[in-house]
Amino acid sequence: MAHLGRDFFARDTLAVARELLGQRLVRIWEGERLSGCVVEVEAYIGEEDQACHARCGRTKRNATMYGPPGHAYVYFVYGMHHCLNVVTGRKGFPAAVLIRALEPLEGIEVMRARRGGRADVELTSGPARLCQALGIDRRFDGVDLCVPDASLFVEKSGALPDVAVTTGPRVGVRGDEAALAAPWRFYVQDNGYVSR
DNA sequence: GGATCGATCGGCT
DNA sequence: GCCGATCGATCCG
Repeated sequence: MAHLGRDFFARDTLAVARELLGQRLVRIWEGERLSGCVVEVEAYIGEEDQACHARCGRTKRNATMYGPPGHAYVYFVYGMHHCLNVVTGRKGFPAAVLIRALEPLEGIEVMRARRGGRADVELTSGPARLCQALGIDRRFDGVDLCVPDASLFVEKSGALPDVAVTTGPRVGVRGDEAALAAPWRFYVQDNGYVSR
């Protein structure tokens, strides 16, 4: 299956978020494929979105969100965790989709080792967990996912029907009423790897 | 230069 | 369910 290209990410952020569900996130780690099916995402859209890192404008930390689509935006938080986003929309407008959970598919032994032997259901069922399992840290911030030799990319898989997808408010965010209410979390219904 | 705090996780009650 | 870990970016002075 082919890598998803720039055109996929250079679209409306909510459409990208919805359609990322069911696709395969692949990390090439020391020549081995580590991968999982995307089962949970959240959209963060623009400076008006009070839950978005770009709510106070452009800074050194969030600069990648303002760059071209199809790049990874990886940030460090709580002194120990990394989270992976994919930049969406047009260059210059800050928007991204946070990858919150995967269902592991390939390289599970490596993931178990990286996650300290935790239960399989805890390998990638959270934004920081999946970064640890796949070996993703801030060195990936700004990396292009749409080049042929990328060590991190999204592989096209089958589309999920709407009946398999649930939406709801985003997890763990602060902000105004609109930000707290926006149903910009998308996840695969009844999938055991969805966080929480 | 110093204080604050976060798109989380895991351990403990 | 609650709380501490842990650190760099950001903001204020």
